[in-house]
Amino acid sequence: MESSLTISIQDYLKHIYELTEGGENASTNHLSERLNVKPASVTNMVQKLAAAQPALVEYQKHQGVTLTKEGRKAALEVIRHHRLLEAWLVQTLGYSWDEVHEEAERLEHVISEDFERRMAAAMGHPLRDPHGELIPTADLVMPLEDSTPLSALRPKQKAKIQCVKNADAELLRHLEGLGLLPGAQIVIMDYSSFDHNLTVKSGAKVSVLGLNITGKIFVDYPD
Amino acid sequence: MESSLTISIQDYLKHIYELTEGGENASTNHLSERLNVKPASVTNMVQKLAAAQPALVEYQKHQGVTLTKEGRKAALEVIRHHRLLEAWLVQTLGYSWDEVHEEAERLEHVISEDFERRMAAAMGHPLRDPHGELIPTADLVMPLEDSTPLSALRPKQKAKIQCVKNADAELLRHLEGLGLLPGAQIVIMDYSSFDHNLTVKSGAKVSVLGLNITGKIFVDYPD
DNA sequence: AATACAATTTAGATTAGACTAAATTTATCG
DNA sequence: CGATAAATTTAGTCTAATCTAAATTGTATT
Repeated sequence: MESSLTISIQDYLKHIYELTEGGENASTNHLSERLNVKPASVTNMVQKLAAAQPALVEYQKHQGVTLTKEGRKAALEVIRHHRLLEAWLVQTLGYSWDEVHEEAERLEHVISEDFERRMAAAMGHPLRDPHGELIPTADLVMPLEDSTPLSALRPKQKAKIQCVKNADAELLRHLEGLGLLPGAQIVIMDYSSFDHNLTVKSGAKVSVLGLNITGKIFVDYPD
Repeated sequence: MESSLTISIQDYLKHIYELTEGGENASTNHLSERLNVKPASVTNMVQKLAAAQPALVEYQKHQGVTLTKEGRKAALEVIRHHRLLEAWLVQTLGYSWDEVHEEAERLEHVISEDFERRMAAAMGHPLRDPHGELIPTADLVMPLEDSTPLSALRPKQKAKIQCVKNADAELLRHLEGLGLLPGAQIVIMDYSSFDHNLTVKSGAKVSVLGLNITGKIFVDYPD
């Protein structure tokens, strides 16, 4: 009987986009890992996809896949759905930031454009999702990111957390416990550790030493 | 490539339930119409389903399918999802009652139990959806309907619209234009036509003669 | 009770997306 | 620069859900 094993075209596009955007190339193996499908299956699908939808993707043997401009828009559509859903689930149903991803992952493929518009309007067209990630605009353009990786900061520098990327639920819960949410003011202590001040709570300082958050936290300069 | 052609088990259960509940028997042909799949395919699926999930459905050749107690619960789960979603889309995103069905139809299969609970709580555990249909309870029991078919009313009788069943979007829009929404007070004029008073608007009277709404509008006695 | 019609099932074909194992191509490194 | 390892593709198999056409069963009618 069925059991949700099949990957949608949307998922292929989304993951191709994310890989490419993240600097990696959208190779058979990379996609295979992301999609939990064997490499041979990816090759097969990608060949069919490129044959059936040449306007969306380009494929050359041993070179991986790339998105056309239109393919990129199709991917951004899915990402817009995902991020708006995350924001909306948090705002209207009280989801916490470590719970929303999974739910949005399933919903993103089935909501209508009308649903998307209504959500966006209801929230006043938010720019970022609950993790601080930028939401592609209604005309499917990804806004420019102006935040800096945490690792670029030097001791004594102050900053404001803008975005937490690619963090699993466990890390998100941990960070939340430390008050390290988007918007939090932090100050770097030395090269291998840092400290933060919550803007809302008392001035307590908490060390976050030892967390593997390289490449995950992005900051902006403080207000 | 893909194009959403495959019917989920949930859809089978839901439609078996609805047919059985509606007095019809869940025969191959009836299911075939509802699911937009050929009768031969229904036979095939139903045989597999009964073999794979004997706890949910019973099947006998030429006799159609019936749900077990557990199967009925599984169907009510889907219906609960659907009706809560309809209520919620109307309340939080301003959908109108003729638009929600289609959206809920897709969402009902992908939301989590957690999502269901949060929606129900956020709305204060509503008893009915925007069409006035009863929402199965959290423990998957369908509440008893206490409304009466419109056709049971006699001239001069007053009533309150409780529920509009099985109406397509066009009819719903028409009814809404006439103020015939759940909650509206109506008064019967003669055996073949009726008239209504809106509770909220002015006392304008509108004839609804000629509408094929037999078996669709259910009423309660007025407040 | 016989026949005709409708509903249902069977049988066999098709399609899509996954898999494994083997073959091939590309990349790396001594 | 050639050998080995890694990545990718090919070839062929499997399963699930659909379809069509043909066979069967059940029902209604006279």
